[in-house]
Amino acid sequence: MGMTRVTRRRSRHEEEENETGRRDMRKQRTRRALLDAALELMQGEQSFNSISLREVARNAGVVPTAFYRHFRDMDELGLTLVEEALRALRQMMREARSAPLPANSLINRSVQTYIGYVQANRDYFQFLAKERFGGSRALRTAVRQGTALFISELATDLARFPTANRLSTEELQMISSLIVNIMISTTEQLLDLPPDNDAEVDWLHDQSAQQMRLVFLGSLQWKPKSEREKKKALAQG
Amino acid sequence: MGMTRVTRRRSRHEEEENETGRRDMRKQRTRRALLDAALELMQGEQSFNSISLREVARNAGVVPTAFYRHFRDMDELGLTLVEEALRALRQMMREARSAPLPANSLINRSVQTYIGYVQANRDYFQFLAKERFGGSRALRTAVRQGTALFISELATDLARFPTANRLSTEELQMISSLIVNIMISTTEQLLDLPPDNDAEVDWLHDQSAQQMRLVFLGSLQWKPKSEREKKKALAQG
DNA sequence: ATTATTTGTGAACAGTCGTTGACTTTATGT
DNA sequence: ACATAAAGTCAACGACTGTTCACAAATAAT
Repeated sequence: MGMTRVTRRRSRHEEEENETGRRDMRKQRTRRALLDAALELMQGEQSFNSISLREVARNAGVVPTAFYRHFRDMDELGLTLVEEALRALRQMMREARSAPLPANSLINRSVQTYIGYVQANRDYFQFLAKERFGGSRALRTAVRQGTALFISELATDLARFPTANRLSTEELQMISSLIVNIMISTTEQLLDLPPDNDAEVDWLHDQSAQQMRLVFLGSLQWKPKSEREKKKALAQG
Repeated sequence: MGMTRVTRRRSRHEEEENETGRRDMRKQRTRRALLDAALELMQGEQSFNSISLREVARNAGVVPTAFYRHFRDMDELGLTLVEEALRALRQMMREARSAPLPANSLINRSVQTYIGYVQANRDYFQFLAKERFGGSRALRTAVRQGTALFISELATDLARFPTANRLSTEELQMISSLIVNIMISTTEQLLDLPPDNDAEVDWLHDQSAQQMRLVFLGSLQWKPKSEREKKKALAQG
């Protein structure tokens, strides 16, 4: 049966504490090297499906055939990268959520945090941005599912605001996807900037913060579907 | 000097009216075939810089070397495609603008028109969407300049509304880019749908129309920078 | 200590790629 | 009618690609 063998490590005695499987260590090391190599190659003009398996192996300091010890093919490596990137993003969200809400300048703080995070993980976001439309169907749907989940989480966060009580789930989703749109657009513009162009980065910050404020104002004025129907029923009755 | 030769067509007599240069005709025909071949190849999984010159030539029913009679390299062909796509889009805008404004259901009509247009020019938009981030620097900036111009035109259109008088040019640009964001996102979701999935297309229509309405509501409530400063000055004085 | 398993190497394959140069064919300019 | 220039064909090159197989080295299991 093709199952993974159950390795009963550290058998005889429970001594030899720090024996961290020198085999696995080495494996994880070159695996990471391959992933990083792919990310690095995509920082320039290349997109994921225009870089070659051999290129990745070469860039990782390994012979092409060694690649197959870690990934079935390039697509599998790509999926791994998507997974890593989205997991990191979700973690950032979780941390940001647990922070106390300054309520007033909440938007500014959030935008600030997010921009900083994107700049700190430029390569991952570069990859996500490119594969959001460029890549194979598998990668594309993986990215989309990730952002969809992102939108949903944002929606449940927004639902915690007292003002949001009037709004239905669908309306909250609609607003969340609008906000995520702003974030995506900001990200793309940010990635097209030299990383140290502070003036432009600040402008980008203001722009997206303003846009979010505008969305906020709009949702305060929004006439929920339920109310509209109530009104209509009233007019008819 | 490597200049293009000035061809003095139809020299001797001004007769021979319909002599539409059988040479040029043929040339334009295969040129178009090459462009269409590239577009068609990109309908699937491939992105522009993952399709080969030979593939394009083959798909156009022509030998690889014939390619060079029309384009210096693939990048030049790509730039031509961007140009064509943006020109078509701008023309649509011009037509939409000349139409009378129903004022009330303006947003619904506009979204409807745009979605129809995207579906009618699926291949061009597929290309634009992919190259917006995937492609070479040259293509990318070409696409971005196009959308920037698009935003500006939309801003001047919005400025014609009576409500827009309170807003500065920068604020109008900010709002316009927000709207264009919605359109871009809608486009991308639309392209990821089978072209005949009417139910999903309708949902997409509603979603983006709602988002635009929300932006509209928001901009009505927007406190322009000028007013905010006035208020502040008042408080201080 | 001796097996077995795993990680990485090396050579080789059949294809595809972009680009070259010398050619045929065909319409144009005089 | 004849020379010219243009559009497309053909063969060939050196380079790079993904994948294969057999093999070396290192580690784990017994």
